[in-house]
Amino acid sequence: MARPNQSEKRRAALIPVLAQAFADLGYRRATTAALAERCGLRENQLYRLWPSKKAMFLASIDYLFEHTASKWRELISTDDGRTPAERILTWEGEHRGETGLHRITFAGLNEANDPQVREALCRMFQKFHTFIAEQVLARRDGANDAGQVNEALTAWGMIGLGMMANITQELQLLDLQSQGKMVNEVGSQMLNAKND
Amino acid sequence: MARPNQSEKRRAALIPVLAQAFADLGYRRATTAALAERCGLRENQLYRLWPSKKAMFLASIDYLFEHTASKWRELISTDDGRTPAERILTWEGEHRGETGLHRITFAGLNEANDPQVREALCRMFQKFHTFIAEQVLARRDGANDAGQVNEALTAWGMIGLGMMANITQELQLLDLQSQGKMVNEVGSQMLNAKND
DNA sequence: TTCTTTTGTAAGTATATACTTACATATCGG
DNA sequence: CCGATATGTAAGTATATACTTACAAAAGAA
Repeated sequence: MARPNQSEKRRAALIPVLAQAFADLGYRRATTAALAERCGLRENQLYRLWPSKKAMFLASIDYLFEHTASKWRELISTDDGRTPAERILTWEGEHRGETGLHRITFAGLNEANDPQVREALCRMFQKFHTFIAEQVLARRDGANDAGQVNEALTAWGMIGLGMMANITQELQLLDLQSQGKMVNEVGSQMLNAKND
Repeated sequence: MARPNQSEKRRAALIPVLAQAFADLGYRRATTAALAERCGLRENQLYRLWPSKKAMFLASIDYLFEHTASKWRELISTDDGRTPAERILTWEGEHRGETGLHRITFAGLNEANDPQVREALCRMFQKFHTFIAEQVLARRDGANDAGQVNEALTAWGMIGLGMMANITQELQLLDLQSQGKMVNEVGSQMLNAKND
């Protein structure tokens, strides 16, 4: 045996770069040449780490969730008197779309004909949903919840709100202030309000 | 002069076919060969009607709005005792994503680096927003609206909800019944509820 | 008919791009 | 040091694909 295999470490170090590339360029425009250049490597070096471009993309989808969830966990663990759900909401209203990483979702939805991409996306959305539904439930805990929309549906609504914020950011449909207001006000409404 | 030019009519007849192709395949996988075949034409015949593939796509984006808006107008003009906003909500909850045309939005967002695509998408979202904000306002008219989220922000929230329904449909994240429930319950909440 | 313009058919082109191959060099364990 | 594996460099390949060109057939107006 000689020279230990560093592939695992290199993959971990490169995934953020790949993810950003897919986010910036979309799946198709992110050519293997472009990916390699951003990584400071040659194409065949990338192919020694992942078997195909698609594999790089699937890894990027997973990374998107990890990246976001780790930020959220950080927000949850701090305490400023508000509930975690409220802190996440405010933070998302202000920082949503900053990295542009969310574009990976668009790229994925566009390639959803592919079963593996589809599956990776499903996993990602499900994980986001589980995460958010927990926060919704925690936020409402103890409060009178008679007549409220159940937390699972509410969580999907929250994700939709986030997607919309991504799009308004992407297309510059709203200024940052209005965008923050939208996420906060509509989001709070979903969290708190009762149906009639 | 001889043989009158039918281009305009042919374009009108073919746009639905093109739009469906872009929706089914995404922008990149919708090759000019595939587009031509679906239209029952040769590639160069398509190029006699539109100057480029991009032009065909831009036309498809416009078509998506027209197609949806015309359905909504139909729903508005009927009367079953409920408000137009409620009718649209129910209909969308039940039929959302049926045609798959919404995928054009995903395809567009993925090509949003291109200024013309970006502009077409902006126009489309703005038009949807204007349309929906009107309905929200009409629905609330006369009702006590103290403390309500303003209709512009609410309208963005509704679009986000619609996008989410598109995605749950696309990825089969929810069964049809839950999807309908989500659109209806969360949507009604946005329409009616008051903030605290 | 005849002239003109549209429509149909077939083939071609130039380029981009996912993935490969061949080989030189560096680095670790023994 | 030596042998083996990982890493770096360079070039190549097969294919797909947006768009073009050349020409034949059809159809309306005069």
